[in-house]
Formats: sequence, C-alpha cells, structure tokens
Amino acid sequence: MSDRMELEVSMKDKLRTLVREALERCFADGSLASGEIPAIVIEQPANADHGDFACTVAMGMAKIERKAPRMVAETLVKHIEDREGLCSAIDIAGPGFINFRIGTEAWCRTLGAIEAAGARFGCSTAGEGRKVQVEFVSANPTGPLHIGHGRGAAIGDTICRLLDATGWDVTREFYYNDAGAQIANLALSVQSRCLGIEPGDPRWPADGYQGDYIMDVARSYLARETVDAGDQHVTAVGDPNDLDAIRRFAVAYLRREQDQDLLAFDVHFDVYSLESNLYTEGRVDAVIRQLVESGHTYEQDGALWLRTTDFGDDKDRVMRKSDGSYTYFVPDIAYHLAKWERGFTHVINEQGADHHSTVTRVRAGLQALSVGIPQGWPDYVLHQMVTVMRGGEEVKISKRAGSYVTLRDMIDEVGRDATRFFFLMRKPDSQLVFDIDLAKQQTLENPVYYVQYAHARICSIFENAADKGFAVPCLADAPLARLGTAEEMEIVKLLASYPEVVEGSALSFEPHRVAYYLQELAGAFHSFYNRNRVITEEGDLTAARLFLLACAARVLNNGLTLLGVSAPEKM
RNA sequence: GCGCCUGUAGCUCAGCUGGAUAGAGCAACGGACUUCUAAUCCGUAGGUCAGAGGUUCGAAUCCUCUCAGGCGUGCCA
Repeated sequence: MSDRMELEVSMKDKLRTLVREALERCFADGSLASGEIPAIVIEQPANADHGDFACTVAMGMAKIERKAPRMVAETLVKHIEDREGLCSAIDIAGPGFINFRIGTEAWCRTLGAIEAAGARFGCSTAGEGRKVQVEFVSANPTGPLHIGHGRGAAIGDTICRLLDATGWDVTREFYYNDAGAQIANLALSVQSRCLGIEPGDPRWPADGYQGDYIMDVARSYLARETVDAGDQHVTAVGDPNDLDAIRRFAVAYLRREQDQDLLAFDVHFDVYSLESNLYTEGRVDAVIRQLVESGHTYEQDGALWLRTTDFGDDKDRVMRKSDGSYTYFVPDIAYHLAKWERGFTHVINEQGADHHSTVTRVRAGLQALSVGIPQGWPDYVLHQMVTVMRGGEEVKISKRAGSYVTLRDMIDEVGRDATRFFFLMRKPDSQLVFDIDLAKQQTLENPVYYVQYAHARICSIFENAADKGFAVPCLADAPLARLGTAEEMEIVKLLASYPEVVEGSALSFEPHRVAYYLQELAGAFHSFYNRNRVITEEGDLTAARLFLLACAARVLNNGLTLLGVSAPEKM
C-alpha cells in the first residue's frame, strides 16, 4: 500500500502538496491575505547549489499580497509542515525562490517504488483507460517505405508505447490510400514494365513510377505469383492488358513489402484501414451528401467545392473534380468521421510535415458536418523532413524518379536499434539530417550504444558479483543508508524522476525526451562506475550498490523498451 | 504573396511549457586501465540563444516586425 503511494506520488508532487497546505494555513491564520491558491510550480534548479527543487510561488504572489516576494516566501516557509521528513533544508534565496533540499534517506526511499513496480515503473494511470487512436506511417502502397516513413514509424510507435504506459487504451492504425490517382499511376507504371516499356520511352506514362521495384512487381505479376498481405490474397492474372488486375496485384504486393519492413522495425498495427473500403461501403458518397446538406459547398467550373475558408483555410478546396472523381481529402474526411463514430474522442495522426495542409482541410470538413466533433480534433504530430546524406551529398528523395533510401536499407545497414534511436533523438519539429556514411562507419559513436552499454555493464557486474557469492538483494536486505556519495545520489535522483519524464513525454507527444533522459542516466552510471567499486570487502556497501544498480538497470530497460530498443545483457 | 516548422558552442541537437551564472554529445587539446567491460571516465577550451522592439519582478522560452532555411499553398497524396 505504501509502496503503491510511493509509486504514484513524485517528489515534486509531494513538495507541491507541502506548499499548498502551507498556503492554506497562511490564509487560515491571516498571515497571507489573498486567499487564492495560485498554480504552484516546482522546478529543478539548473544550479545544484540551489538545492534539489525550487518553488517560485512567492514571487508570483508578491503583487497580489502587496508584499516583497521574500517576505511572502518567509511567511510561507514558516507554515510548512514536513511530516514525512523529506527536506534536509528549506531556504529562501534570490528574489524569492524557496529552495528545497531533499534528505539522502528520503531520496533513497524512492528506490522502493522501482522494486515494487518493476517493468511497470514509470507507468501511470493518467489516461484512465480512455480510448485513443494513433494513426501513423499510412504510406501509400506505391513503393517501399523510405526513410521519412521510418521516422514516422519510430515516432508513432513510441507515442503509442508512451500512451499505453500512461494508462491509455491505444489502437494503432495504418491507413492505406489504395484508391485514387496515384494508384492508377502505379498500375500504369507496372503495366508499362509488363509490356517492356521503359522510362524515357514516349509511351511511358507521364509521372510514372520509375523505381526498379516496379520491375519486380511486373515480373511477379507476369509469373502469376500469389501475394498475401493482411486480409488480401491476390493471385496475379498475368495478363498485361488487364489494368484492374494489375492494380489489385501491385497494391497487394507493395503492401506486403511494407508490412515486412515494419515487422523488421518492430512496429505493429491493430487496424489497417483501406481507402477503397470507404468507397465500397458508401462512406465517401455519404459524407459528400452530408457536406452538401451542410450548406458549406458550391459548384464551380464543373467541380464541387468545400468552403473551407469558413473554417480558417486560406482558400476553398475542390472535393469532386470535374471528371467526377474525388480529391484525396474527401475520403480523408469520411475516414475521420468513421474514427469519431468508432468512439475515438482522442485521435492522434502522426504524419510528415509535407502533408500539413491536410490538417486544416480535414478539420474544416469535420466541422462542416456539425456532428459534435470539437474544433481542433484530431491532434496532429507532424515530423519535419529527413535529409539523407550519402557520400557527402544530399540524396534527393523522389518516389516517382525511383531515388530514395528505404527503411529496409537502414535496418540492414545500421541496425534496428540504432535506426530507431536515431529517429527518436530529435523532437519531431526539427529537421533531421541522416548521414548514412556516418551511421554505417561510426556505428560505435551512436548514442544508443552508450545507453545499451550501461545496461550491459550493470548486468556484467551482477555476473561477477554472483561468482563471488553476492546476490542482488531485495529492498528489505539492502542497507540503503550506506548510499550517499555524489555519484550515487545523482543516479537515485534521476531514477526518481523517470515517471515524470515518461508522463511529460507522453503528454507532449515528444519521444525524444525519453532518449535524452536515458543518455543522462547512462552517463550518471558510467561516472559512478569509474569512481566507485561495486563489489568490495564491505558486504553492506556492496549490497546497497547492487540494489541501486538493479534499479538503474530496471529503468534503463524500461526506457529502452519504450523506444523499441533492446537492452542487451552483454555487448 | 500567404500559411506551418525551424534558427542556441566549429558540427548535430537539448533546454522540463516564464526563473537564478544557457547545457550535452561529437570534433580539438590534456589526462585516467596490475582493479567489476576503455563501446567508459575526468579536465580544458568553445555563446550578442539569427536581429530589433514589446509584455513583467524575471524572456532562449510569450507578442509584433525584420532576416535566413525547410515544407506547403494541385481538380496529386
């Protein structure tokens, strides 16, 4: 029970409670007058001399209280009752900061939560079991996944893991645009290859897909092979003149390729939604009808337009082209309406930023429907472009020209762990330069190895300890009072802050925070390792340090797992 | 032109959603293995946080403008 409490209440939360209770006492006895409890911010000072935590509330209250901030702080501190004995010192400093120094024992007590929770340390129930759907990758089945999809896969998958860890009921979804102009283009490209037409030939389709993989598809089609992809099982007809059969086969073939790449990347989906199904189920026509009824559409130049400018767009958009077919965002609206109807009040779409113009359009369409969907639904996480460098030069990514680096290349050349970690190192908003040569040649410099090495080193210590008759103790047998060096306490403090890192990372959809945290924790361990021996003549000290490292290994493992990166025991 | 993202050490990037003297990793230089994995550690050096205003006790962080780069602005997705 007490372990449970320990698990869920962070040090910051405990201090926040101390301050809030003190404020209430101040108001009760009249030593502070405003009577209104403001947001209480507890932060970690950049400078360790200022203590473990600082509270800024006195400075914020100074104006309302009409007192100097330091006066407010002094009054407040006098009313703090630290019943749990957390603080070894509470000081007032600078313009009115209240600085808290946490006692060594109080810090060490937090390790109990790690033993108690194990693989679930860092998890919370913040999501309260609510449903959330995360759509990511959603590559068109017109070619292999490239490095940009890889970034989306890594970010989307880790967001899912983060949400799952923080108590959400997560559905991972992949949307295949297997209808529309690009798919027609794909079919024509494959057909041309079947007929021996090459790029450059006057008969080659304009904007045709020129990649070599199109030849593979054509060969397979002519050989009448069978492809299994998801619930699709397509056997090639083999007739170069049957464009419809070529389209079905090509889509299934490329879906299978993408599925295999994602499998190799350890990315899995719960639901695959097909754009073509939205048509066959009549959802596209239905949404068109609803939009027309909404009064937000008009006909012009033989096309049907949605007045997206009613909802913040800078120009109206065509829904139904003059040739009678629909633009991509109509099925997109139908798809998102279906998400809503499936009960997902929380939806996150992870996409490349090159598709960001779709955000306004989809939201506008959903608002036009007036079915109670909130403004700003769904959420979007847009990752910026990945620039690929090879041989010191930028590799221009163009699917149609057939020039790109595939995700499969990266996994084969760099390894899954390093590729994932690399993609997760930067926040989605930042552009990413992926230097293939660097990633291949200097693999050992990749930060992922730094973190993994920390885990492997700890495991190695455990092995050596076992050889000398030391078992890793449980909390009850670990004399935590023996801990206290600067290096040890650095590790303890980092371990205690892990749940907040996970929570913040999940809340902001920013996986890179976990990656940075792990590097910090690994660094704290490596520093400790180089200055202290774990296995010594002193049994007590040895036991205490083994326990501390067991906690560190646990958290390294938990964090790496969130990133989809392995935590090896040997390297 | 307009919209979104970005601009922080030589390079690649963090900066906990407004706090105290702005950080890390590479690269450079100097050190540390007869001791649990040197894929490691310690130290030195490196800054007009693109620029200019504004908001307030306090700004890399918020608002405006300027400059620079990326993406978008298709009856492509």
